[in-house]
Amino acid sequence: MKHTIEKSLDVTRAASTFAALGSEQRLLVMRVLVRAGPEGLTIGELGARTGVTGSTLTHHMKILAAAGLVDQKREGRRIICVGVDYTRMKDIATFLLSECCADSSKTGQHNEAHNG
Amino acid sequence: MKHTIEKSLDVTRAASTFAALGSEQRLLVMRVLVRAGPEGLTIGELGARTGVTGSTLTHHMKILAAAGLVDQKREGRRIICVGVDYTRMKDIATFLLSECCADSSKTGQHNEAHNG
DNA sequence: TTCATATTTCTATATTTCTAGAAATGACGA
DNA sequence: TCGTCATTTCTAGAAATATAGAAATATGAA
Repeated sequence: MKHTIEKSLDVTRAASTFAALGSEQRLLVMRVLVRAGPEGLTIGELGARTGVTGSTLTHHMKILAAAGLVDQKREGRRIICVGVDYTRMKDIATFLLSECCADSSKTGQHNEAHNG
Repeated sequence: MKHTIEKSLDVTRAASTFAALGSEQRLLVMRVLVRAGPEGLTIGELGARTGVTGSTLTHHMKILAAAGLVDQKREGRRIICVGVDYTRMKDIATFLLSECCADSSKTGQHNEAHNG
């Protein structure tokens, strides 16, 4: 039996993903995009719905995209922002629960992994 | 049927929780604390295991505690840091999956909810 | 080519965060 | 009280982040 933990996210990657989500504006963007569904939204629409200016939105989108949380594709002269890779969200949620959570629901035991 | 979403975390609170986790040092602290179990660790031990100095650790612990991710209790002249409120972790994981995730595991479809 | 639209890059500023050394505080023991 | 240990507060500098206006770029239309 081996650790099934590190396969999804290492600490560094997880931290930067959390950091990507750790902004109210970006979290708002995520929600709007997810609700918009797979058709996505243009930057313009996204700006209109969130009240964030284009250049700032570009900035945030880069961070979210780097974390693998959104995708962008060009369609004519506009950019379609597509919310979220479902598996990425599951990864990060799983990381939380398995890495950083004393999940007492399974065995009532902590895993005694030694670090350092 | 109403939204069952906002009951656990609002966007502001979720964002600051993610921000709290969005630091490699703090995520490391979380892991060490969780592994240490309910007995917790002193600041000194935590520093020894993570290589983070006391004053920096105090700083990080404040952020984690404000996010409800750790607890601290005094025991004699030392402070015991206890990792994680399990329900808080579940909350944030749930927030991720239900608020920010087009959960396609149920229907194979994204939710088409329109907002605004 | 020229114009209009959509987005990004450039630039700048304000703010926050990270980090830790030094000094201060709190708690215990003699 | 005095000394010691554990932690926090103070302080500060470096780095990162947030934010957006202006200019530049890319696309499409005429």
